[in-house]
Amino acid sequence: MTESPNIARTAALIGDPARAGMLIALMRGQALTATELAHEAGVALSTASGHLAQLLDGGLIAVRKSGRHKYFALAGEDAAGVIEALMGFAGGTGGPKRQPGPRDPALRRARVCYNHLAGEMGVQLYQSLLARGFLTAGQSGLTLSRQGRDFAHGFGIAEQAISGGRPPHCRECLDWSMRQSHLGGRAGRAFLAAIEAKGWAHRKKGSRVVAFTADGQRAFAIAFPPVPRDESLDLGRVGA
Amino acid sequence: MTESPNIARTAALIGDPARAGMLIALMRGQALTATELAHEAGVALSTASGHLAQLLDGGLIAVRKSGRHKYFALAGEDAAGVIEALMGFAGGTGGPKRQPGPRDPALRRARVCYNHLAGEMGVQLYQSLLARGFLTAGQSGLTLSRQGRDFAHGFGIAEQAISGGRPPHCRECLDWSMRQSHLGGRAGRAFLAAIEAKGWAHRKKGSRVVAFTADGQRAFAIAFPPVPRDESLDLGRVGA
DNA sequence: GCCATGCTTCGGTTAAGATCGAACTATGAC
DNA sequence: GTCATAGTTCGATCTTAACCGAAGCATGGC
Repeated sequence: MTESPNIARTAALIGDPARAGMLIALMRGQALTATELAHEAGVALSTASGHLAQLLDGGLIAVRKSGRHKYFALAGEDAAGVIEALMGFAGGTGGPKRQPGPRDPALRRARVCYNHLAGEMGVQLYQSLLARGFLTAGQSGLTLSRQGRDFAHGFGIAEQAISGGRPPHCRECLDWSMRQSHLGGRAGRAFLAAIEAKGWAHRKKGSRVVAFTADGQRAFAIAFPPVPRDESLDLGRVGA
Repeated sequence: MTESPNIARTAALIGDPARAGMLIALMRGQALTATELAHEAGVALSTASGHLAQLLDGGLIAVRKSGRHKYFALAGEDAAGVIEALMGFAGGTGGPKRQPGPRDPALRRARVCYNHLAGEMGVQLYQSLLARGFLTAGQSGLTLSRQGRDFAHGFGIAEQAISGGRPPHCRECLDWSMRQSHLGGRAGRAFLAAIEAKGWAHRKKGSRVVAFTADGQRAFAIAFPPVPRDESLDLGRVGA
């Protein structure tokens, strides 16, 4: 009892099936209206309204008014991280029959995690940047190096897209299906946006799947070459 | 509704104040008996017993029988990761008056996260290993490099302590107070154990604080030198 | 064998909150 | 202005589950 954040309150908020459904729907990254979320969660509009007020109060989601519509979205990377962590746990362990990730192969491959790229390709992007020294772990967290910024510019990312706003521009996000990190934060968002802008891939409407074209997949593999498996000694092979 | 792990169930499990209290207590890393946990959560033994059965069923904790005692502990890194993520969110955002981390400075400095070192010193250890190439992000996740293993051996860590058991020996764990990664997994546990064996620090009983001696703190700074702040360009300074 | 201790199960009480429809408010379209 | 649509608030119902004490099983000490 000496130190206890409101973890129970936040968890209880996510613990209702209707609210959990809404949050999962919001993991697609796009803002949704109250009516859409009500439908997504399978409850009446009045019920949904109450839930949304609670989520808002708990700081898990944010709202933006536009005319007579209200668009709800996840509050930020932190909130998305909690959901992703829970999905990682529930997907890997708590599921009905231990399924280590999403059943849909396309979701495993590439999906949206709040606003950045996750799944196998998300992890590959992250590791590729890290291995080439474009991304480094400094004292103040994960940052883009000098070369990393040059690379980003060459990739078609504007300076302000990665430097504006509040500090944590690079974040790691533990991947639900891969159990490894991928790049989140402002930089993660910028890379996904650039990939879409190049026409390599597009988000499928109403789903978290990021669909790559054949050309896009090829170009991605060149821009973010996979890190060779045994560049470093893999301890996993030694033990088991 | 196309894809939804049991996130609501897991969250609801953590969402009860009594169960949350138990889980937080278990973040200290040591296994506790049902009676101790009942006291920790402030409920009757019968109530606690019910809660523990639920947590067990949900896969969040594991149990080990020893005589007429039953020792409960967190189920693993995944479970601990979920709790830490929730504490990070609730501590930073949902708290009564936005306090970015634990109020106790000692907890911010160095604490136990399930079984490894967290807090400022945990992050420093992680980044120091990463900066020197002892820890690398390979295709199969975070691994100790050749040099990293040599370093670990020189630090007094036996080979089997980092190579035995199941694969994920190195894990990142997003730090509650620092919002940065620290080293978890089997390797994280081994480093904390070695630090304790060297007498640099000891865990305070009944708390998550890891208390370093003056000598220990000095030795730690030499073994894991902090990464210079501007080794890489800090984007955080540019924006704000 | 006996008793003490650690934990579980059972029954009954109580409180919290999820749910809905209906009435109400606010905004935009016409 | 009027009407339609998006969202909120209200009141009533109902399910869920947290809680406790007492009784019931185990296990270990003697």
